[in-house]
Amino acid sequence: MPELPEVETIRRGLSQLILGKKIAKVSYDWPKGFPNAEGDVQQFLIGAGITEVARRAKVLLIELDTKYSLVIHLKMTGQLVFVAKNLAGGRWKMEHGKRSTSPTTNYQLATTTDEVRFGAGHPNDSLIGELPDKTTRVTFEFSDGSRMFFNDQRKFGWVRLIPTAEVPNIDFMKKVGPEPLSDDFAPALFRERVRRRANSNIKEVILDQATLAGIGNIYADEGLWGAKIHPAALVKSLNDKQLNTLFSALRTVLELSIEKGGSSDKNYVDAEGKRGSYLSFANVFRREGQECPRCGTTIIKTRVAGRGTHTCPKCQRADI
DNA sequence: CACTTGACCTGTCCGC
DNA sequence: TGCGGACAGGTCAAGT
Repeated sequence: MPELPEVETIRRGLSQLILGKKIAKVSYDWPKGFPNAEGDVQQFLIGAGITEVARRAKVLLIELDTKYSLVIHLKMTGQLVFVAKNLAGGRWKMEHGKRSTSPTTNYQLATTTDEVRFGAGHPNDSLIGELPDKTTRVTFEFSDGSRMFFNDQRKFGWVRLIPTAEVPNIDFMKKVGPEPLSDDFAPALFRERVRRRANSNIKEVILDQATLAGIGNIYADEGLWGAKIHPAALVKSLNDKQLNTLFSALRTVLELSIEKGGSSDKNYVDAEGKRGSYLSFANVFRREGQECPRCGTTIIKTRVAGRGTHTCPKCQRADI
């Protein structure tokens, strides 16, 4: 799913697209993922203005001028896609490589390039999409007619409307660790937090949002490869230098991925429906059978911490 | 406690 | 072409 770089990419996109807009209408029929009381929706969401789009870990925070916040977790397959304008017709249509100006266009994306398409695996895996689709769980309509769709194939995600002052008190926020890209997150603090779990393997520990925020399966594998550490290595077997290198490697891959607009494997698209290109730059993730860019050894895929795990068997020694 | 496993969902892919 | 099982970017809850 969206990990930190994907959520950050969406946050940046939405900041450009929905700031200052006013929510006019919300449609949903998804008690589990959008369990907000009808009364709260009417009172604090309908008519509310968007004042800020923030992020903490993999969670998006859309701040409202009613002192409420939309707290959104996309989990594995969630998407938050903004559609600028509702034109005539019933579909929006993209021509490969050029902006669609067809009068039959219905929903026109704010930016259109040949990358404007849903990812492979999305129900609308083609250059022609239609929103809402069968994965659309919540539709937000703004007062200017633009819309924002919360799509989620697997329904693991959720959207909650809660008082802004209470956001820090929800379970997720209470447990989540420091932001890896924050200036005051020093390597020493990273080492201290990781070492709390001396007997666990390192991949599991960095995937744990309580250790640090925002790392998921892609960037765990990429960071461990960068630091030449085997994912199954026990924390207690790693020295300070290795952990410092890992912290630095994680930061590097997160920053690179944000620059590339995140990783689109199957479902992820940004706020404008565009794929991210990080996976073209990935060193090991989803590259089993290919050569390690560092040493040429064939990359393998195994299971560590219950997750598909990609490693270079030579660079990341398994003698642990 | 800390660690592991299953559950939550829908869809795709792969082998028989 | 059908069917069963494994697997998918995340987190919890319930096991041991």
